[in-house]
Amino acid sequence: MHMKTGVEQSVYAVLLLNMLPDKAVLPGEAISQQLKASPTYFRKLLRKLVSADVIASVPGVKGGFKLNKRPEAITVYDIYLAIEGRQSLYSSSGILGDLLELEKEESCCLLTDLMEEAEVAWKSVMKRETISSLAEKMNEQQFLLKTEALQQWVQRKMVA
Amino acid sequence: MHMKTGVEQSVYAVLLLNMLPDKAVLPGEAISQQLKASPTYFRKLLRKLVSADVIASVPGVKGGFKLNKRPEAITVYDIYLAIEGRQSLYSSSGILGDLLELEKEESCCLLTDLMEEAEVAWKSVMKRETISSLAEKMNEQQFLLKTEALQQWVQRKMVA
DNA sequence: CTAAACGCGGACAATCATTATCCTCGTTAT
DNA sequence: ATAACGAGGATAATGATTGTCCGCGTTTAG
Ligand code: SF4
Ligand code: SF4
Repeated sequence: MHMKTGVEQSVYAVLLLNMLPDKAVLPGEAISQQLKASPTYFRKLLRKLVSADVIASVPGVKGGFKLNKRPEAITVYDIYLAIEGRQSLYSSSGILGDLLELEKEESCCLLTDLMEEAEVAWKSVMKRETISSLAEKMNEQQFLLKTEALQQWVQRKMVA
Repeated sequence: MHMKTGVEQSVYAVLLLNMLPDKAVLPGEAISQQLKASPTYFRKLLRKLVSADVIASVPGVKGGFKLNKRPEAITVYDIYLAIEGRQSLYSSSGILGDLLELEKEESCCLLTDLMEEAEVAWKSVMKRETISSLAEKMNEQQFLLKTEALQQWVQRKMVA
């Protein structure tokens, strides 16, 4: 049981997009290069973020990706959800219903309820942190210098 | 990202063992039959539970498995931990350290801290429910009849 | 003491999810 | 028109999970 690495990559990709000035976009290949990810697979991740309305894409020459919401409105959970989808961590395989030979499945949930509650607790923590709060942390003392270098890289690679 | 089905199976296996009288044991094959799981693989799960000291095994003819703790002392989390192991849901692949070209990895954690907190929240819910609280729920009105049938099955299959 | 019933452990093989590549298409700036 | 980009699907490579097999040690029964 492990979270896809795509979630982490996506978070950092969105953080990069957050450094763009208004109206500018960053080509997908530049992003995957910077993240050292495989370009072809990374496009799939970006498209998932697009479907989830976290980011927007513009096609054509000088196309690329940009945020689709204010950074305060994008939580880590939004990104997780876009990449991992809605299926929950746990899902009953109906063993108990089997054990007890129940006809209808309703109201026989010893574990499902508990696991669902656990999952809600887990997700609620991920909902607390937003792209803008993460960006702030990147601007703290110890990272400031490197973060500025990153921003300059974004300036160079962006278009439009 | 999905939890192993072995966790669910193990929980129900432990619930079965909880129905045993003191000193009695249940052979592994009986358990896997009842759970409709593959016997050979299921033994692996049982052995994980043994290593985690959740259950105990006795070898030899008339051998089998039984609880190793009082049912109030076994949480769903204990079983989860036995099966899934200690590795966390999320683990950084060091992308940010890479992005920012940091030399040492310490104190550069934007996501790790958050994810760890989320995981703690998740696990703490699983720690609330114990085998004995689950067993109580099985004895509630709507399941009572079937649960008694299960107990009789346990009586028949147990040894020693 | 021998054999049979059981758990133990490791070396595989099969299955399934995730990651990665490729190729064709639609869109837009030049 | 063409070149640079994203969209989407088919399909491989990889890796984790699940499942099987076989030989071993231990204990009870005969
Ligand atoms: S108790 Fe809930 S989780 Fe377990 S089998 Fe029944 S419906 Fe599924
Ligand atoms: S910020 Fe934390 S999680 Fe991200 S790369 Fe650095 S150490 Fe790893």
